Amino acid sequence: MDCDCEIIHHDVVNNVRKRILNEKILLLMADFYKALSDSTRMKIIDVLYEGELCVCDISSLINMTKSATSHQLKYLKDMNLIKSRKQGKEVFYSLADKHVIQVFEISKLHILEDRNEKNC
Amino acid sequence: MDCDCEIIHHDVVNNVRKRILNEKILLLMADFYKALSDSTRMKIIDVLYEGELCVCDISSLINMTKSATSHQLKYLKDMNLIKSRKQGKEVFYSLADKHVIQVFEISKLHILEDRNEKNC
DNA sequence: TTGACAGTTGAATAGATATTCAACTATAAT
DNA sequence: ATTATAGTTGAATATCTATTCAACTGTCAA
Repeated sequence: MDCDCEIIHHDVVNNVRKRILNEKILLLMADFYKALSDSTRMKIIDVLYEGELCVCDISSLINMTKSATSHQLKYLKDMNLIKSRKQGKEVFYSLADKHVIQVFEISKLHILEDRNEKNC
Repeated sequence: MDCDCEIIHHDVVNNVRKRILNEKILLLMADFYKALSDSTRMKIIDVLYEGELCVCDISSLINMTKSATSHQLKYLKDMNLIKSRKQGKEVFYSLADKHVIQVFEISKLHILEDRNEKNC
């Protein structure tokens, strides 16, 4: 697990080391992305983009079983990316905050520009 | 893999279905996040934040072996998140485009605001 | 041309994770 | 009360993936 080589450019490395982010923060950031790194969860974010939906509607839209959908909804909720509201037998899910939307938009741009550059 | 329940709110679902993103795009977006969803790769993005670095310097900064670092650098390069430049024996890596920086900043805000709300 | 160093690579392994399945709770309707 | 429906949950499994290891390439210097 330890580094197996020597630092080559000491001055550059020392400068970088000064402003490196806290390891715990970087871990939480990676976890934030992990929540978005699965296509099922990405589809869920997409269908919730303009408003709340119940579990059955989400399942139908993304074409997954209720169980699989519910597992991923729990994951997204635990990660604070979506929130829920219970009404009778149904549970409505919606996006939690503006960061989710912002990040979604940027990654969409990233993908689309990439495809344009490659003409595909 | 198929949905095991009925659509409950047909009008809402039909509206959502009209503007759902292409499945292929959503998959590519998820892959973009997957590239950022690992703490080692997140550390690499972090150390490259202000400029290019060679593999040994990166390895030292993130405290991983050259081999493990190189594998992850290849992953990030294949995903178009970083680019490389060879000079003599050394290979210098740097961030590929503004989207990486933008997304990095937003997720950092997301994590920091979250921590503030919970006082931790 | 030999040795040393920077970096890459493929296979193997150990650990993580998405989906399935079956059983479960909670609410509403008859 | 009973039944049906919406949703949740835990365990199991099959797949994926990060790191290690050893062998490799390419470049420079002596």
